[in-house]
Amino acid sequence: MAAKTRPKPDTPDASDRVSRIREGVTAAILEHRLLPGTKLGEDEIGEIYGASRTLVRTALQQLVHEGIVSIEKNRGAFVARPTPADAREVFEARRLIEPTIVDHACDAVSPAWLDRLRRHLAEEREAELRGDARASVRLSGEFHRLVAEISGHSIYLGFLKELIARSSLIILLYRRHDTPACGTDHHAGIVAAIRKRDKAAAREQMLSHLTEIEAELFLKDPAADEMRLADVLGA
Amino acid sequence: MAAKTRPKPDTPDASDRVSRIREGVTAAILEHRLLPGTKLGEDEIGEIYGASRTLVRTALQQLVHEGIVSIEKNRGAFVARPTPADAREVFEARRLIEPTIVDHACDAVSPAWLDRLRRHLAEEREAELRGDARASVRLSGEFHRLVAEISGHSIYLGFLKELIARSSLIILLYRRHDTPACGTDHHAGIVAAIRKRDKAAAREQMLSHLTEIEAELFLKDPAADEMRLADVLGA
DNA sequence: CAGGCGAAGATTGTATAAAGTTTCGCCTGT
DNA sequence: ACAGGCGAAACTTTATACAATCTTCGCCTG
Repeated sequence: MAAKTRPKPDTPDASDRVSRIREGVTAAILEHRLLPGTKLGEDEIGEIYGASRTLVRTALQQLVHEGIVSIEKNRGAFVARPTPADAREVFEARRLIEPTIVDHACDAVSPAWLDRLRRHLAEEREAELRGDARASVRLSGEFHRLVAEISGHSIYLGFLKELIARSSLIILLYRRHDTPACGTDHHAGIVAAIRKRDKAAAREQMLSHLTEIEAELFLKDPAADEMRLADVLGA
Repeated sequence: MAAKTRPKPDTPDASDRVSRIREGVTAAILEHRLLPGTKLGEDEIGEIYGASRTLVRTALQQLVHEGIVSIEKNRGAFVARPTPADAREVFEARRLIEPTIVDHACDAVSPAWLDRLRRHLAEEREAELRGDARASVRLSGEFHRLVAEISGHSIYLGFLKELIARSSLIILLYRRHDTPACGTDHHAGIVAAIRKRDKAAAREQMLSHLTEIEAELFLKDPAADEMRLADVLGA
């Protein structure tokens, strides 16, 4: 009691201004409102959030570390454009990590968490029903993040946050446009396995879920940015 | 040919000033010259590297993301003090990721890489022979990073860099002082397996190596910082 | 008329200064 | 003599100003 050295337990990352910027930009990228290659001017963002360039810069640098923004020296910040090689690495990492995460989630899950999962599935279904693609893609990523939170492993959670953010960009860039909706609802199956605490089933369903998502991608090297432009104009 | 938009491929991260600061501080922490809890004043570091606080701040924020520095609001930056729970998570993650990394390294290894590995082992042996604990601990971490570089997976490499840095702090904090040297040379065995491209053996040796390192730790919760203080003063 | 050179504009990188917060010494009152 | 509070110093945080760099667009030349 002598040392009340740290009156506030922590400022996790939600209340300060730089986090507001970071989360705002992240949400915009994850919802596919900001497309890969988009210029993220410091003044521009600063004016939107009423912050000086110092804070914007801090936020952008954090996003660089998360892999969804790239900074080119003396040219500025841009929404990242993952290559097909990046995409393969990201999904391989997810196939390695996420089965382990659901495994732990089966151990750590509580009634409160199960309720949270149930509500999340309802949100996802509702977004899909009303055809809100932006909400759908955001919620789809948040589901995986939620499972990682349940697992209670902060390291895995941190890694997965990064992987999910990159996945969102990858799906936007490389998804085959002929695939129906978002496939059947694998998330519900995963939740069912977690509820039953059936680790083997949970791992298996998570793995097949990820495999199926990756199978819907067309990972052919576009050689470079110019290549893409040629494609678009040629069509 | 029309658009020579990007003349320079990239500025990886080695030449600019902020990277010099980051790598300098990282090396100091990894070599156990900076102990957990040490205050990292901005002016102090800035003067050492002849840089202004702006650059120091950027470097420190990157180190926060790597998990070896923690910033407390309005109090400054400190060398991180991983908890036993952190330690368990870090090593669990390493046991999950590193076997996969060596697996890929067996595929991607080339004569040039093998030579690099051989030279590294020689360096490690030499440091151990002359009793240079600081070089030993640094090289030990660098070995794992080298294997990840060989694997060619940039995502795994990024994750592992973070895990290795944290591991260094963890070993410093929680290692049992009664353990002999650094154990027998597991690294040589791993290299031998890579050379033979024997994936199963490589995975197995890496896993047992990590398990053994963790087994040398004493991960008892000190409850909090105050608790540690009480222990120290009570002794 | 095509192509390249050059200056103006805009944007980022860096440093410095102002503002707010914490910490620690010191002083006062009991 | 000691507890409690006031105040100054040091530090971090944020904002602003300056310097360097790149992009763009006009103009000149071949």
